[in-house]
Amino acid sequence: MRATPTILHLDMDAFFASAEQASKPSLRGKAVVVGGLGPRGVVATASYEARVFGVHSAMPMAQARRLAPNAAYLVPRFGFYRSISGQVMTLLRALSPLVEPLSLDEAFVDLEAGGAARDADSARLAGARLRADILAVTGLTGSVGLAASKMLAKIASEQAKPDGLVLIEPGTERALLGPMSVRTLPGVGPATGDHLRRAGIHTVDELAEAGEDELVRLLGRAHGHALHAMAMAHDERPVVAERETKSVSVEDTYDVDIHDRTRVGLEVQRLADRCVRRLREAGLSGRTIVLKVRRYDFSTLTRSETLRGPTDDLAVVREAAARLLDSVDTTGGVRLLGVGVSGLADYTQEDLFAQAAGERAAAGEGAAAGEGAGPAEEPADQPAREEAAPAERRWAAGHDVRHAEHGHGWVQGSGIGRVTVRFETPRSAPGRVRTFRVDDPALEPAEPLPLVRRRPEEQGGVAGGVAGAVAAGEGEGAATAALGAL
DNA sequence: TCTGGGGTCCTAGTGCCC
DNA sequence: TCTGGGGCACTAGGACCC
Repeated sequence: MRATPTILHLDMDAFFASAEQASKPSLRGKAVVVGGLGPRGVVATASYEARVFGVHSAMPMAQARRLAPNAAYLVPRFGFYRSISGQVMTLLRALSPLVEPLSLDEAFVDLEAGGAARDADSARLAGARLRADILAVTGLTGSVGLAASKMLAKIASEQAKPDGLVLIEPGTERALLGPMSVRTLPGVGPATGDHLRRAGIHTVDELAEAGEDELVRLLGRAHGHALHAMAMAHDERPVVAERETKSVSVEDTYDVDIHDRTRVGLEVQRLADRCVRRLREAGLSGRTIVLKVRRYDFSTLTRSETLRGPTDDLAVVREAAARLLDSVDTTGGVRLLGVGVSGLADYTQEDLFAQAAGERAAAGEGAAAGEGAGPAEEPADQPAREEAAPAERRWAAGHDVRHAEHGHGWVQGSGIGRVTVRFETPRSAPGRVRTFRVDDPALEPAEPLPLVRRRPEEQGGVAGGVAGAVAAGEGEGAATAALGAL
């Protein structure tokens, strides 16, 4: 482990919910919950105001509604979040070439590699400046952790939340970690936590005292070894900028269990289509086809088949998925189906089998491409919501709209042939609410507006704007200027 | 109460080849 | 010819992360 706290972990605060609050003035200071709104949805992010009621990520939406009945419940807008994330990642890459994104709202940065920091003081300054830049460019807050390793930087950013910065001084790590719960360490989830608790191990100190051999005996070689090292505050994992994709998969949970075997087969074909589309968009192909089935009782099983060579051929993936389904008993009903491809390569081996299968199914592929299944990233558009009327499905809660007379707004709710819209923009005062018929011709879906006012030359696309200017080196001064005000 | 979606990594069992 | 073991690929399941 290095001797300087120059690894930075950034974690945006309640990212999806904060982005929605920034976008919708009437929600600022209010409880906001973003997640799947169907009967089997779960919470993706809750605003800090909603967390007061006990709502948290991964909680079933029905439970969240009981705890916080007056919160605003919104469908995630991944395209919008991705564009903001792009702006943030651009700021991080201006600090160092070694940026490792973990998700849309989290990343590690090796400040030393970029020459952005050499010691604790310069690291703290770089972290503070980054937080100011993020606020100036996106209007959102992020928390920063600084330490000499990835594990400790992540723990530091967790302590910094919300809207703070924590630096762990080298030499203080063991004393800091010791009294913490084992669940603090990355890789210790509910199952491992329970396992350790049954062995009388609750804190990181107790973990370290248990010794490596005992942990290996309890948890297996890799996990035991890694956990012992972390308990000793040893973490040599480097920040890795480029991560290769290992698998591509799509899955759907259905509002109501599917019992009809024919329907199950059709859904598997649709998932195979979506999976292949994603595979091709990424320029990848793969050898191993995986079918995932979650049954009515939540038991999950996977079946996989490895081909002779990698493929991105729709007919081949469809046929393999169908063969795998043949080996699964679905009596009793299924609540989730998934299709994935792993063993990825960035080329395709056109073997005879693939060609033959392709010829057999050529007609089928044409028909499938015309089905126009919704994008996988938009839960409101998933085929699972088949019973919803098409007109109402257009008006997902939280999505932006434009009305010919009233201007820009967002969908507050819809049902029984009506859609309720609140007319406001990120920089307006909280707006008025109006209700329309779902087929009102004056109402149409709209793109999200930028959260921060942009200069005229930066117009055009949320992702392009300020982030592009920052990438070109011209936005940095404007962004960091806000630092002086903090 | 009732548990999403998209990933990664690890372990254990099995079969095959040398 | 038989047997054993190491190494590897494949398969299935589980834990974890955001």
